[in-house]
Amino acid sequence: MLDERKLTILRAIVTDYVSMREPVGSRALVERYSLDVSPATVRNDMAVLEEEGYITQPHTSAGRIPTDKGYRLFVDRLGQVKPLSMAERRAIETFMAGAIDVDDIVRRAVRLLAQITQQVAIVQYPSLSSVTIRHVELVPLSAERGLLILVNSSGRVDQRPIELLGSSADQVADLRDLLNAELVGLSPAKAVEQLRQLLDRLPANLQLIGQPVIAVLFDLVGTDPSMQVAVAGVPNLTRFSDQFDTTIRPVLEALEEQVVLLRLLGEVGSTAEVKVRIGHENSYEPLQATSLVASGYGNSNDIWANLGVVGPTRMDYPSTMAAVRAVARYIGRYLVEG
Amino acid sequence: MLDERKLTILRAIVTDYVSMREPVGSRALVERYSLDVSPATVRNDMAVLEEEGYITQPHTSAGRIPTDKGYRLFVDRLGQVKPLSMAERRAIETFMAGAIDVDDIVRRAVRLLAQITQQVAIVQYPSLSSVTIRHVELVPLSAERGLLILVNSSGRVDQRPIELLGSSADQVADLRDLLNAELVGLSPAKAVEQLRQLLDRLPANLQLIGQPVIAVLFDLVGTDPSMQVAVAGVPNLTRFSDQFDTTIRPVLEALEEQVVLLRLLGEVGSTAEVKVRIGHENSYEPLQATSLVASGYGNSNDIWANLGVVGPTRMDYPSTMAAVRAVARYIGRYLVEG
DNA sequence: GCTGGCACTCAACCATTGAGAGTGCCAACA
DNA sequence: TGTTGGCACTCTCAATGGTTGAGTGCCAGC
Repeated sequence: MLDERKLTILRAIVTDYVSMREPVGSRALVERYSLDVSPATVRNDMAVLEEEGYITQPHTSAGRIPTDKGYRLFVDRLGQVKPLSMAERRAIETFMAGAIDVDDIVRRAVRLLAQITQQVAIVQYPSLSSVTIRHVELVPLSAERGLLILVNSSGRVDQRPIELLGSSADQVADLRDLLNAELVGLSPAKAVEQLRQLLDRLPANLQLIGQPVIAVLFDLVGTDPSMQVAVAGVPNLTRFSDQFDTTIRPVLEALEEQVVLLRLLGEVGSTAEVKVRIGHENSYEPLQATSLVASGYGNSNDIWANLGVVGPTRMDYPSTMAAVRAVARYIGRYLVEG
Repeated sequence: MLDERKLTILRAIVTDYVSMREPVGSRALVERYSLDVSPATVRNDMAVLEEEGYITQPHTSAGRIPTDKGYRLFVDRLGQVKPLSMAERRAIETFMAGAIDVDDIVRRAVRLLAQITQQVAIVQYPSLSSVTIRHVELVPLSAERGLLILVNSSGRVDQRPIELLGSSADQVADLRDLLNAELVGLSPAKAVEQLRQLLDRLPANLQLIGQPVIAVLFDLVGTDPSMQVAVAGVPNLTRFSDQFDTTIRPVLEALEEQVVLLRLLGEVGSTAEVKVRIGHENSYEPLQATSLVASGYGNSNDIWANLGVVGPTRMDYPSTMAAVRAVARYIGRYLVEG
């Protein structure tokens, strides 16, 4: 159905439209891509491409622009992923170096990705699934209140306020030692199980303080931190479109909804490959004028979480995909190392 | 110079323009505010107000709109702060209740403020100046690496990765006990001093591990967390203006710059009173189409940090000021209590 | 000092027009 | 059969010009 030349034309239309932001006509195409055929021939091919649904005309006397289906074909078969420049690689290295902890890695990565792609970047916090508990600490703040601190093997630290109910320092220390003895080295799932059992065989002198603390711990271990995302590059939405209310507003709103972003990333990412969702392929309606380029990240076998970029369907897919892939790899490496 | 009636007219112009978003003419003014004089009289007064720089005409055949100077007069002398509705008070209480820790309080407050004012809210993280160190913990993650955890009396928890350099578990425990003995109860300033001394009298067996850990601690204690801000309500910028590029873009960009926001808040807030910066009164140029309503928050004597709202100069100052004041009070109270 | 009247200004709206871009189709050609 | 040049056609865009209406400034009279 689509011979080589038609594919070339489609590729040219996508490339040209992405860089010029204007519908592209047959004459311009022949000139800019030296196609060795006449505009009339190109027109015939374009008519076919339009009939097949790969391109469309905004209005009768305008050039063609790619449809979502056209972008899809481009991404699947026509675009080769553009490797990052040396400067970009170096920028990534220097920017990520010196990250303090997991949260810092995520924050840096999201800003970096936004900067490279000049679009809106989203990074999900790493999941705890393949992580183990490293340390539990109880810190009294006053006679009545204190802090429960949980450290896991990825270096993540969580805390929750707890009621001490007037327990002695010895009791607090005993409980801490007990919790460490029981929990350290366990995965979250195992820990939840262990905590349930522990509740039944708490030493008598630790009953009072132990029960509420275990309840808090239960909640903390059972909650997945990968239910959070970081976002950056919102100002880049300017480049998006000129129609503020119909196009940008819904995107802005979606970006403030963690739940939406999580579902989106979850649907698209989750493997270490870079994946693309174009326009209407997104199930979330307000983002159907939008494309999402996403990837899972983590060590090579075990996907920890997802990250991605949101931009107009009219985006430079090869570059964006390269950037997403690069950042996903770097963030994975940094998480393992540091 | 400005008699009672002229002030009334100015107040009416501000009120009307804020709610209607259209230049207001003499006829509309007389009708909507039953001024008991004719439009012609109002016109004379408006001519004076314009001469004095309180109002201006977008173009010859349009009504008047307030200038920054007009808003300033309105805020200083004409607008009485509108008390919050019962529903709003209750919303604040339920929304703030159940906050887990300091960070959570800040996050909730900023979303709340954005929701009430329907504008962009900014909350600075509380300063540590009146806070003391509560606990220091060292958690080994592997033979070589570990985590330094610092808990202070406000319930804030910070962590940093550290090198363990193959120290034994006993050495790590000894160092932890030493650090706790030396630092707990101290203010950040005192702690920095103490750490400097401690470096010189480290027991021989703790030299190797102690020095890098103390360096990290030094950095951690010396860094003020109030150098961070939380932002919410960015989608509300839609309401801002119809000119995206000239008006909204610079604001979006400023909102991603923590440094800018901090300086802004610092300049305006810092007392427990609600203060207003209108349009060009802002020293930061990209925000000169913008007003900032800000206040310090904390316990009554001791200001911990600032919070505020960014919106168009054409904003409902009485309501916004009331909301900022209320949230500042609640957040202060919650920080003290929990 | 206030008011009604009146001439004046200017943005906003609408319809019209011409130019230009780009197409679709067709007949001719290789 | 695929390609090409030619040509009529469509539609957007920008410019033009006339009309309307809101709102003003000024002035003479009360």
